[in-house]
Amino acid sequence: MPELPEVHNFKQYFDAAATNQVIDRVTVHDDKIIRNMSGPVFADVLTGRKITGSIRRGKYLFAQLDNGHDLLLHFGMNGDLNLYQDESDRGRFERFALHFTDGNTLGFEDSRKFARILYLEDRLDYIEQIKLGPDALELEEAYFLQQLEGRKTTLKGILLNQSVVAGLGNLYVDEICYRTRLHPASRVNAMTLEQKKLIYREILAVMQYATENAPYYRDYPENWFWHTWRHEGGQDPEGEGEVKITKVAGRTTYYVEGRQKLVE
DNA sequence: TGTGATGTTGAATG
DNA sequence: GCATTCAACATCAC
Repeated sequence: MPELPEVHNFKQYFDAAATNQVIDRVTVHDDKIIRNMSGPVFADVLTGRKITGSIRRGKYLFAQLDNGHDLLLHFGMNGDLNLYQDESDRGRFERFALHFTDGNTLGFEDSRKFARILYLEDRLDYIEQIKLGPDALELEEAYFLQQLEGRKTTLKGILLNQSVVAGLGNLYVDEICYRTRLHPASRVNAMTLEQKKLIYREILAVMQYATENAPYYRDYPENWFWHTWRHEGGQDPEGEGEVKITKVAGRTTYYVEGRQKLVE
């Protein structure tokens, strides 16, 4: 589920639920998603810590702790947060939970276990290590154009690459391609400078709009891809062609034949 | 019942 | 060493 706008939404939820809360106790039901320590050690290092805030970069959410370390939450395909008081509100797929001293509990749910949870002593070291690119909302044109130099991969492939720009996922990339009128399988090295600049502008426009207006896919405006062309048998809202489903960069891809030009 | 899924990674390949 | 591709991860929903 979560791409940049959805993780932005998780951040709002997390900040309201956890800022200035002190962790009294940690429950770990399944430590498979905790990638750099065992469940008991994870519980131990978090117990007694106060959460001071959070930082989002792309799809990564870093929860800041009062000892200068961070708890990294990456939601994978379908991670979710759930704040509750009553144990009966615990989600079926909760993998671990932070119990705060005020009696509230913040559960991290993840049915498919694709989430990645890490306890980090140095956030910047980690970002460097995984080569995480700049957040899409803070992307600069000159940097973006420079990243595209010498690349031979597809347009979709480059936009999904989190080292180039952080935060775009499968659905929003299709929307960006739709709006640029470029076929997602277009080759980066074959595109004109004007086309690259157009892509840059649409990245920002789509991310800004989605972040400000639509926390969940289902809440998108009626003329957005989610309600129209990005569906089996969907219609191009602008009536320029036929919706096709294919695979690009290994991912299911929707585009409108006749509207989106293949540049190669 | 089989198939595909909104993400990332590490191995394999070029 | 870098760019790129692809299978694997684990489980659920349709």
